Amino acid sequence: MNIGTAAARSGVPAKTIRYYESIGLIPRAARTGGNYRDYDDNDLQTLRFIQRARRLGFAVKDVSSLLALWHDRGRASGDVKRLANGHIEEIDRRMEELRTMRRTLVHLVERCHGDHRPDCPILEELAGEGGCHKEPH
Amino acid sequence: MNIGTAAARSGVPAKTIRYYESIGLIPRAARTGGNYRDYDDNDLQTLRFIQRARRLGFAVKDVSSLLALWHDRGRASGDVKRLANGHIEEIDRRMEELRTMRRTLVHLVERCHGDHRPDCPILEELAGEGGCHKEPH
DNA sequence: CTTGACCTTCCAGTCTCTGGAACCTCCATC
DNA sequence: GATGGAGGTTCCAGAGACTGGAAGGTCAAG
Repeated sequence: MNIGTAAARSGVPAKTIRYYESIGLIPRAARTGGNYRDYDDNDLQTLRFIQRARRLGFAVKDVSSLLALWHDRGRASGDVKRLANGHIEEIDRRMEELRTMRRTLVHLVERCHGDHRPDCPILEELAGEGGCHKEPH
Repeated sequence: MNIGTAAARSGVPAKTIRYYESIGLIPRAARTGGNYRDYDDNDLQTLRFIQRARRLGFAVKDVSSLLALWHDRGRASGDVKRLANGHIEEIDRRMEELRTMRRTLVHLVERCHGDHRPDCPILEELAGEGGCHKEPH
């Protein structure tokens, strides 16, 4: 099948498939007489694997490792688990950052009356003018 | 003061200050005889403002809007609040994405014994082999 | 034979910096 | 006055993960 069909069936856009090939995440595809890329069910499986891993937020580099482990019949499941656990920790770090930002923002938004008047605690806090929140504890 | 001092006092790295100037987030700095950038306390305040807004996760484009509002004495605080609320919503979207990923990952990791043996539910799920989770509900 | 959908390659842009190379300037010391 | 080193200057490239567009080739249907 050509790249468009592979894209439709895997959920990975054609442009992204070419990109994955260019960075070596997937091997160079077979070609037809007219120089069109030609994919089979095996390639499709790989694309779907990649798609699922990316949706779980794995970086492309990690997807590459996962693919290698997937193709290694003698792999240790511990290696996969370590990768996944590392990724969970990364997610936790990002969520904690977002939570901190959100807390501060919500606090500021609550104190801002948000009407036509110009005085605004949000800008004041960003400017560090008031000094009222420089030492919160 | 020169860029290094401004960087130290604002918390924005010198390279980043130059970058902000290059994209027009801050105006072109004054120059000394030797072509060094020269900053005053006003510039410093702006850099600190930017730094705080960035730490709250505002995109540079939004920081630009916030700066404009900050400098506009007749602004409506409602405009600032709208920006902040939009940003909170964006944070909520990202957190929800992360939560979803995390849920799936934790579930998979729990089912993977993670030892030297090669069978691994994480890879099976990514490959879509088992089919046991294709229709979760 | 023409049309239109699809494919090809390559270059540029997104976003927010960050590193490095090559060179210039300032200040202190000898 | 020479020298050394810590700053500064510019510009180019790379990160990550694509995405858009231009210019042109291929294929199947009408």
